[in-house]
Amino acid sequence: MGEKSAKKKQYILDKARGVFSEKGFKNVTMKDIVDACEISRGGLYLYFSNTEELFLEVLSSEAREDDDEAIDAALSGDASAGDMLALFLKEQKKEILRKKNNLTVATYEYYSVNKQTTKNNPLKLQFDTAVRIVEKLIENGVENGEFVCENPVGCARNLMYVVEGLKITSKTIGISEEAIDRELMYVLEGLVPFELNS
Amino acid sequence: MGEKSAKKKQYILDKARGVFSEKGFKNVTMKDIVDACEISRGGLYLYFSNTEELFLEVLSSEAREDDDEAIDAALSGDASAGDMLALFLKEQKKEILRKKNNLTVATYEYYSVNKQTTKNNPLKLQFDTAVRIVEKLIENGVENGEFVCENPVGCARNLMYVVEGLKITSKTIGISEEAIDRELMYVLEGLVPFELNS
Amino acid sequence: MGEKSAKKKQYILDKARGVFSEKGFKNVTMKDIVDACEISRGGLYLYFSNTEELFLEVLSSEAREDDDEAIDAALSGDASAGDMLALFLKEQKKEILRKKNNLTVATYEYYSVNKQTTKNNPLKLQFDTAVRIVEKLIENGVENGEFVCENPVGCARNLMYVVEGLKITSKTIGISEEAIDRELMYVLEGLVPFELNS
Amino acid sequence: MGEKSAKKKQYILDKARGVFSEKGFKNVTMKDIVDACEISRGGLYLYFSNTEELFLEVLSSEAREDDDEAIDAALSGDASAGDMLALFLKEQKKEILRKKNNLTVATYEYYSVNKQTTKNNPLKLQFDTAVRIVEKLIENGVENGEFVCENPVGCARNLMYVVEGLKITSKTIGISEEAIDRELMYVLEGLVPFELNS
DNA sequence: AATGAATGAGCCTTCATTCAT
DNA sequence: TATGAATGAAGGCTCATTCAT
Repeated sequence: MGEKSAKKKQYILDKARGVFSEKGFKNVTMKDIVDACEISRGGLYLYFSNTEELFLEVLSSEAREDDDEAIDAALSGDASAGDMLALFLKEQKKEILRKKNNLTVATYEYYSVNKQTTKNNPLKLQFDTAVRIVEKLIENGVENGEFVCENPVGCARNLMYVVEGLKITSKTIGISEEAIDRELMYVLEGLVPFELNS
Repeated sequence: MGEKSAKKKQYILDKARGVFSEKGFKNVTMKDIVDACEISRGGLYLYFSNTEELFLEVLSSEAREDDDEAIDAALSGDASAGDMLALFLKEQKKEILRKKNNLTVATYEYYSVNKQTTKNNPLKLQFDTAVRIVEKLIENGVENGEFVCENPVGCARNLMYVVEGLKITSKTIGISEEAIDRELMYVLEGLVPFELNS
Repeated sequence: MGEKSAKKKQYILDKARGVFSEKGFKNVTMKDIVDACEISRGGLYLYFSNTEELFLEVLSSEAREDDDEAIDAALSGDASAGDMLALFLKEQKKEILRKKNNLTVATYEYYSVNKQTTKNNPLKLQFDTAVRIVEKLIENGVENGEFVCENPVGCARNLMYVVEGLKITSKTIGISEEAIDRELMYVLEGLVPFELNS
Repeated sequence: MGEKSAKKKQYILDKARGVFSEKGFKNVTMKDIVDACEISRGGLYLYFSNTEELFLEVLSSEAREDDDEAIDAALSGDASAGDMLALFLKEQKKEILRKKNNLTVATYEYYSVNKQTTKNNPLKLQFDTAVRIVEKLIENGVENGEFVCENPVGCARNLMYVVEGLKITSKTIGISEEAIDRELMYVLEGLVPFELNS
């Protein structure tokens, strides 16, 4: 498979992401993908054998992008810890609200049916990575006096479970931007020294 | 429909709950239900026209029970606010860990594809009910000095989003009982007056 | 599956035999069967899951009939050994020449691809049964002076291999009734005492 | 088509023979051939338009070799008739038992579905050639007193039908080398003068 | 009410064949 | 000549739904 077909494979992955975003995992058929890509049935099978294979490749390309972006945005800057945490949460908010190419539902659906060993579960990796980033930011903030926190890892976990809760709520009940802000703010305020808070 | 067929309908709903619990929503076929109920294909159609109708009835019977249980357990007692909140959280934990007849995944799957108007969304009703209960309990606790909390509704919401996060995590990544305890404890500790906490 | 569906199953087997007879094994699709039976695709799958299952059932019903007929025709009579052998060969000739519902080719094709353990191979059973019948007839003939033969089992085997050769020749090259008679006669003449032969 | 492409065509035919030998006729796809030859899909079509054309060319090249070999081996020697017949039968036995590049099954399969006019049927040509060879050998043997036979052509035909029977048996039921020897011996013994036989 | 055989739409998958390079 | 990506026809199979009994 040369450069050309690598391009086409990427093209299919991009289109497929849109389809999975709209329909979840199990609702998607190879025909849906074929229609979205405007290629022939047989053509699709040259690149992917079934929706699972396709979905997992969509996910892994997605994950790569996410991790990179998140880590870059959160850690490589020279801004203050508070600013960086705010930036991180802004990214999370964007993700929670994202309509297009949002794989949250499909991912939850897939992994709830196809449980992975804890070790290999990419959802776990993503979650743990995020927790570690937040924890680090809080610790930095505590060091330079921006934050007050006795249990940074507990707080980081609390924050990320809230984010998970907001994600699934966004996809099932629906949620407003303001409500997200309010929830994230609630957690942040717990970190800010008392006098500044009032 | 006489009393006899009402009984049979309930029988089907009970069996169907087990199936949706195991397989999610979209993965369930009418044949799965028929097999679980050990009735005929045609027989099932006398009571339900398709899996969606069946699922929604399963859900609404579920919701009724849940609400009743939760409210009874949380509010009708004469225990202290702290004990009642602990009881409420114990119920939530049981729900998060429940293997049998757990409709979490099927429900998320269904409502993420079939978005409801905010008003009629039973998930929203359930969530809001829970928040109100927790809020009430916190307020009671603050009044009698058990808790310290400046923003009871914010804290209640935070708690319930964490619970949502734990639910979905339990179903996709998997989670240990200890991890659930730790998260719920983290929130509770924020409510306990400082001196008692150390 | 009640009596009614047993009838339908038999109906399908009958039609399928015709199809396998015309097209061999691998050339037959479920659609061919469906068309021949004038039933729906789904309907066929209620009875048989694939062409192999269908073919094997056709074969085993076939075999039962054959064995019974052959054994009855060859051994239960009170005619002379010569007459009975002649009868047996007439049956073989009929089989070799049969156009309709002749599974020779399909069977050869199937078993050449799906080799069976020698023990379970129905072709072997059929062949061995035939050899034993012929051997018995020859021995009877020798006893009452109709035949002369020093090696009845060798002669019986020779005869049945010739029959096999004639069967496959009939299906691939084509063969006339006279040619079959000539071959079978050639073997029979070896059994008849010299003086009668001229 | 230059010399170079003639070579490649022969290369494809050789590889294809192996494939038809393993899989029969209908089971072989153009992809099987392409893979065996390690050439491109399009490349194959430059030489052969479909599996049938390819198979027929494989067959005709096969036939040519066979005939030549057989005739050379059987008639051009200066050995005794008995030795030459033994040699011929040894060749037949080798063919019956041959695993690699054995087209028996594919050939039977092809010609049983695609009946040829008797005149052009290469199977018939092969069979008739073999009969004539055996007949000639027997006649020679009778002349010089090695054999006793009143009906050489009948005996030759009987022998070749047995060989056909052994071939198909070998491919469907399976047969041991000893069983083949026994059958061929049975026929040969009928040719040997009585006193020598005992 | 209840049964379960039957239907046919629709998705899955393979493969012969074409065609731009 | 040679390549291999692309196509679409065709067959496999499942499942919601109907209907005669």
